[in-house]
Amino acid sequence: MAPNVRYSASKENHLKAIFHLQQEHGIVTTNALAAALQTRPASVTDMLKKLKDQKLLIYERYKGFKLNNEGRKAALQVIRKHRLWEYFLVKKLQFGWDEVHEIAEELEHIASKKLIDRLDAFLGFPEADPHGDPIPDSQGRLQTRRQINLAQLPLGKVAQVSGIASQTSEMLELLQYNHIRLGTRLEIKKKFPFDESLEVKVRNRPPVTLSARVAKNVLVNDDEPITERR
Amino acid sequence: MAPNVRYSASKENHLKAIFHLQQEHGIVTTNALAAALQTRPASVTDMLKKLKDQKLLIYERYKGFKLNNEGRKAALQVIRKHRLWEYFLVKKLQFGWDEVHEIAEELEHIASKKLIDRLDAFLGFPEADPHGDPIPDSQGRLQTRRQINLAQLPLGKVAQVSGIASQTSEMLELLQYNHIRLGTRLEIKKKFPFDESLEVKVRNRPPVTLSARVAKNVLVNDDEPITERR
DNA sequence: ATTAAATTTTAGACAAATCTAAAAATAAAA
DNA sequence: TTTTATTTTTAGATTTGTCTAAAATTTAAT
Ligand SMILES: [Mn+2]
Ligand SMILES: [Mn+2]
Ligand SMILES: [Mn+2]
Ligand SMILES: [Mn+2]
Repeated sequence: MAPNVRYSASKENHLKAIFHLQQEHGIVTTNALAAALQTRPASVTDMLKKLKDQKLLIYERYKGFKLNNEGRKAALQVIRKHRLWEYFLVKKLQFGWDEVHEIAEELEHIASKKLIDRLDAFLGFPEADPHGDPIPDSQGRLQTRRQINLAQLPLGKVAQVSGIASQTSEMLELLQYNHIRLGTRLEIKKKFPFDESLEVKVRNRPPVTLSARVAKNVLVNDDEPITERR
Repeated sequence: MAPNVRYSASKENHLKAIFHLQQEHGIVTTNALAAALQTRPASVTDMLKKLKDQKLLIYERYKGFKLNNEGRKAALQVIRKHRLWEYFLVKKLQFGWDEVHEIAEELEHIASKKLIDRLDAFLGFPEADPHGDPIPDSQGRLQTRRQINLAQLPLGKVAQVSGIASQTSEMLELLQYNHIRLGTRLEIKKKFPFDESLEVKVRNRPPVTLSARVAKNVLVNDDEPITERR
């Protein structure tokens, strides 16, 4: 069995952020990564060299970069840990889904593979974290699912929230305030072309208005509603 | 509310080790601490200066050192975290009591106080970790020890020998023969009502049978051991 | 009381991760 | 195609934690 390969917390944070960024754009830039990690471009460059030396990254200077297979595998393990811990915090320790991210940001760096596999079993092998993001399995396989954002949802069609793209605590707080969470069924009542804002209706609630910015970050699946586990 | 005061993992490890060492001897020496932490005396001296500057330590060079009130408080929080995580690993994730230490050594450095208090509640406010060591409460209070004899010890509970009531040489020889001495951790595997004899297990040894007569003379403290292990 | 041994501290070095300021390369505008 | 702006990298520092080797101090032995 492969022993626990260890990367520093900082390296793991970089790998994870690169993974996420390259999901959106295929290639990642120094500035984008620096912004994502709240650090400086120069620091990113420093780290890129190290990751390249460790053969986790495809990188040529001035040309952008992306993870290679090793790097992707490592990133997925970190993501797995992060999401399992988030699930644990919400489902077992009664944290709100908007307050678990910071803590998981630390817990994700605990190395033991055995620990995380046991935790997975203890939690009943959940498929998604409290924000609706899928949890990679023990081999790092990630389930993909089709999701569209709220802005793309046609008027009058009921859909169920299946994920939140930008998980800043500010964003989560706003949704919380409007009673929108994972599994919430909602419907677009009106679209305002002026600023692309939406009036959204949640069952048993007065309608609320969401900005285009927010709408783009709320992911829904209109065909197969996710089974909300509790 | 006091925000989470953060100390580096290395500082926490030092504080904890100093706490344990000064339980045994009142004052701690550089070499002893270096040995406990598997590091070098020079490194210890470096850290002592920092801990002193942060007012966690009473220290004058060449004179030994010990924690002050702040330092003791910090150490107890780390010990609390360590032991609660160990309990979690054994009771919830089915780890063996002999394989949790390393992992807890990492988990103990996760900062969030809220996390640890929630974990505590989730676990049902356990009083002792899987090795029989008492778990400090949220305010850092450690339970005071109480001594009972082996015959009174509940089945399956790990305890540490803290005294021998009748110290005849015959008695001591018998205990010696069975590898039981001060500080030995043991657990009762079975009680035979017929003659009130006990089957006792010491780590890394085959089980041994003790008569009721012997058991009554072996004193253990199931909460606060003399020589605290992590 | 000297001398020898052990302990502890200092001096100086190194690795990891970060930063600022300046230089180099690339991209965009004129 | 020059010029200008933006992005990225380098050069050089800084902080934290660690180390080795040597010096200082304390303790133990003769
Ligand atoms: Mn993290
Ligand atoms: Mn999440
Ligand atoms: Mn530790
Ligand atoms: Mn323990």
